[in-house]
Amino acid sequence: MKIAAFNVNSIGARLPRILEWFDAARPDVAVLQEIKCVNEKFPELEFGDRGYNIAVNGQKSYNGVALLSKFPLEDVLKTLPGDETDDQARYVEALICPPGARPVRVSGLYAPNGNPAPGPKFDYKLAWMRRLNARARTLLALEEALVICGDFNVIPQAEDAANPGAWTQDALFLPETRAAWRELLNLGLTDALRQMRPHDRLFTFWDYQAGAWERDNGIRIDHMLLSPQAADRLKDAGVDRAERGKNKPSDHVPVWVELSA
DNA sequence: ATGGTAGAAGGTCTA
Repeated sequence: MKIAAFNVNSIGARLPRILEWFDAARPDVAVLQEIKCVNEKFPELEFGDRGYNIAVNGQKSYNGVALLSKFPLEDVLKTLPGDETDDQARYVEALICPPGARPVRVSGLYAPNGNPAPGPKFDYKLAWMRRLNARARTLLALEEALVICGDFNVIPQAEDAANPGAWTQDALFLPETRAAWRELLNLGLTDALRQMRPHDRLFTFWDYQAGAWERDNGIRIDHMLLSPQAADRLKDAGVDRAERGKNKPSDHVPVWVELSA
């Protein structure tokens, strides 16, 4: 089963590019971040025609996530528990049920950016990561194949940035952020990309500004985390880096894992 | 040198 995560930076502005990628990559499951549209504006027909079941948690202008699956969905959840007052659309989760094969639970997320730090946005980022940690604990206790994936807005290590020195004051790389990331991994999750490709440059984001792509001034902030039961089934993982060089690209590229059936 | 670009909304914010 191929599972992908892609921060598309507006599904409306990017639909032809995104469909082209779906037709080439053919993921069984994909979670999309920053769709930047309300549920009613999501292009359900285009994905329905390609055989996907859809769960959308949309929002006007900002944020917005969606989960697409060739297999039936159960247990759909569209809020990250732990804060009734949080109205930002950043989370979608479902149990993927392939007929005649083992199910996989997929959690798709768009974590807060957190800049500027310090400040209320950084506080929100750290609180959101604590809620994600609590959700991960709950899901890990189920002892299922589980994939928690998407745009975490975390640069885990210096080797995950072309120029780590430029990020030392940034919310994506501050010690508190990286500590929250480590606490998540130390629950027993596997960073599938780093595990599968320990020595590769695995950048997933290049800013639109200052020729970041042309200079390969990238960072790794989109991740695929696997429960032990999913890590046992890990066959391959990758980053579709070439998407960033195409016309009118997102500033992020897709990341994916392949799990054995 | 405190810029640069992109997107959605709509006369500004977020990333």
